[in-house]
Amino acid sequence: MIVLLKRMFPAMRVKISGLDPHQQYYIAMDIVPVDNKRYRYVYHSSKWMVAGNADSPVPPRVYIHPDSPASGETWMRQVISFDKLKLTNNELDDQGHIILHSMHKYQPRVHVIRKDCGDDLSPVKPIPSGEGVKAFSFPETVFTTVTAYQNQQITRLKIDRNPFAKGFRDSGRNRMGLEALVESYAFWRPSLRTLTFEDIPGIPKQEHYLYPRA
Amino acid sequence: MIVLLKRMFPAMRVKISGLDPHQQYYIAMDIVPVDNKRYRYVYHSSKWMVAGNADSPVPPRVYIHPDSPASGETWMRQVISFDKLKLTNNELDDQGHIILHSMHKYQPRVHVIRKDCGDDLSPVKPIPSGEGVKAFSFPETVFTTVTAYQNQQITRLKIDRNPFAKGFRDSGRNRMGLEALVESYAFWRPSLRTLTFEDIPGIPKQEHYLYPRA
DNA sequence: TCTGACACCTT
DNA sequence: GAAGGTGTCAG
Repeated sequence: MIVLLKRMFPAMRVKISGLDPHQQYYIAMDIVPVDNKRYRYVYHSSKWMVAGNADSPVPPRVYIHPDSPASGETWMRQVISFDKLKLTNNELDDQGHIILHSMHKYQPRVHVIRKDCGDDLSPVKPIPSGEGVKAFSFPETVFTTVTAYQNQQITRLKIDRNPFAKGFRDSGRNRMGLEALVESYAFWRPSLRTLTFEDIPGIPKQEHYLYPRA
Repeated sequence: MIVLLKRMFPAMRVKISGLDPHQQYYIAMDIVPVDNKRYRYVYHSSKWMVAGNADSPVPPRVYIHPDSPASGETWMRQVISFDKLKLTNNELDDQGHIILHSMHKYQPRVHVIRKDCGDDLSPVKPIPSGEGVKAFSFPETVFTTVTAYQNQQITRLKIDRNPFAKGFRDSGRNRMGLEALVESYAFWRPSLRTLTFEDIPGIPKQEHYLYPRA
């Protein structure tokens, strides 16, 4: 049986300073609920709205950065990327992957754990707390989980930026923001021409509603 | 009984020159198939793709501009708007509305018809051809028919521009193009901060796929 | 995919 | 105030 799991894209990437260069550390990530709510995406306003209370909590998991443990010097020299971290909504996952509910909001946290505090670190155990452990989180990295993208701009973003999605890219098409789209709408430029014009490349055709009789 | 039909929005608007000011003319529009294909919208690439052959043709209809007939002078003095033209997918329509298939591509055409050539013009009769009749079409006005919008940018465009959709407008939210969205994505700006930042207003949260085991 | 009741708005 | 043009959303 194939295990299908998604990485986060874009991955969280951090740079650390202030470590003791000669001390050994583990670096880990966990992902915690932002609130107690379930969300739905409201298409017409392009916004996430509360749709009820959160589903019951799932076993918390920890992603241990694969370079762990390493010296402070090593950690500080590199950009630390969490691109191998995988998400699943399978509550029965026994591979130590991070389990989340769909349609909930989450916050990733980065943990820096001095080696002596982290030697029994495990994907399925709580992260230790105490003097040798520090957690960092950035509100701008809050995200909402989905099983299908709700927002086409996000789809485009993933396609444009994720090397694994290269196959879905257009050559220069569909890269337009709203302003360019408005600009391109021929109907707004009243004119009468007897010449025929080429299609403007990359501009989605207008769509018009049809409506049957009531 | 209320008859529900959709207008095209934005409406086609044209300006005409070169008419005989003292001659009377009819102005009309029809909408013809661009090709023999049916389309589907491919979400991941934001593109329309051929999905098979066109449905069988529907009775062609003609929209006669309500100011018709009028003198060349009158027509040339105004912007001629086709905003009252209505579309339906009801093949049994007997109100003379323009009948189209959903998920097909169409091209509107403007016809300028000298009065003596157009006196038996009717929504349900073919447009006469001959020396006193001229047709104009603009490839940039090709459109695809839908019964529900496929592309969120088009929805936003209609909401932003159509006075009748004012009720769906947000005050300043959701007006971002792709560039601003990319700019806002914190994951691309590797950093480690111990401060917490406020949410950037108006920026949709990241979404991440979850994937269950197959 | 398509429909129809709906709230909200313009005309 | 009435008629009618919007996208919405649940089915």
